[in-house]
Amino acid sequence: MYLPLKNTFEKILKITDEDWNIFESILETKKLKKKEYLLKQGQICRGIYFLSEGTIRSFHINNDGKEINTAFYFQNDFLREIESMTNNIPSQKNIQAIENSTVLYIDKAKLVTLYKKSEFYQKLGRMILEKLTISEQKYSSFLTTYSPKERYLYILENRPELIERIPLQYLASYLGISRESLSRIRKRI
Amino acid sequence: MYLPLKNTFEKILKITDEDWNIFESILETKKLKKKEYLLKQGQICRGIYFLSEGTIRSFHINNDGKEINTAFYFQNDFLREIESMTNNIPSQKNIQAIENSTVLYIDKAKLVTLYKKSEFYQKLGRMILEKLTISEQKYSSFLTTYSPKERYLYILENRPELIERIPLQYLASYLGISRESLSRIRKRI
DNA sequence: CCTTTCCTTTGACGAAAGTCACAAAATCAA
DNA sequence: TTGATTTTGTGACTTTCGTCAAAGGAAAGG
Repeated sequence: MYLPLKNTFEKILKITDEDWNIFESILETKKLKKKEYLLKQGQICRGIYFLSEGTIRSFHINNDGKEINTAFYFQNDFLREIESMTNNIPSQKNIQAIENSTVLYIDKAKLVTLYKKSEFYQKLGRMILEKLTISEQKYSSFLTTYSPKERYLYILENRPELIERIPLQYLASYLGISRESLSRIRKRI
Repeated sequence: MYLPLKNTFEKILKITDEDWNIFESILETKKLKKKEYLLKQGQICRGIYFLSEGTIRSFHINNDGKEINTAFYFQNDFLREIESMTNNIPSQKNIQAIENSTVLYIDKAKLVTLYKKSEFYQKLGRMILEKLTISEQKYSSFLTTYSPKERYLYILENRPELIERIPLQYLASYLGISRESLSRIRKRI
């Protein structure tokens, strides 16, 4: 069971059957309907999540009341709601299903136990965080390095699934521009 | 010796004398003159660095040949050159001293030994990465959430040391705008 | 099938950004 | 101190962006 998650782990770090069995035994499943929230602003994130199926977005509201989308998740992605869980503080972000989705999750308390049980998880956790840090750095560099038009072209070239599967009104704020500007950029090219 | 680094560790995770002594014994020191490079684009980052004294910046060159600054480091900061070191690939970034600086560093090979020697380092590494991921997320949200003017005001309010100690031409690209625009924003307010 | 809702596009307009060229100010080094 | 270099500010101009309002299209639900 949960083979996609096991495969995702294997790509990062070889896992023994024993370690996997411990892990699997504490995994829980949650199903989300389209537009349903996994987490709302102000709530404390209770664990780490793996998107088993579907599409999910993460967003917050700016001073003008507009939604700013910060991440889109697809099948086999780890959700990156680190701050709320790690520091046990209310989340600034909303996590919402764009399509009907299924997530696997590990409760925070159980994760702590896991970290104590085997060095494997400590190491895996570190390695996953290395990947997250790298991808977050790439995203911020992307925002400062390219112009709005170049950002769109970059996504078109490198992450076409965003354009195919994410509503453009969501994608716009992820690119750091308005909905209307994105529409005009698309028209120009 | 190296007390600031020990204090920085202590703030994250309690460290035993034994663990600290092991760590201290493999620490190395490097002094940089103003404008000297710690790492140049194309080189592979050989370890993790802690800025003991001075000011350092990280930047890369965009398609137009312009410098894009991605990070500024002050006393007691960890340098975030994760990708090159972790994946053993040439760095996209240049790391350069803005002022005469002193860095402490741990060679990558020795770090691996350290990870094996004590669970402490594995855990510390993970916790440092958690902090890095969170701060990178905040930076990219900052870029997409605020307008150029708001970004400048935010920095003025929350990170005044950047404005006091970093040349504005460097700060501009960090804020995702041109040097001239930053100058005009400053004039307007 | 039709209606409603949601998403995307467009027009008009003003504000702000980028660019190039150059001037002024500050800093550095001889 | 003084000349050279670096950094910051301005002017003129073009391009693009954001905003508000409204119109088309597409998708969803009864």
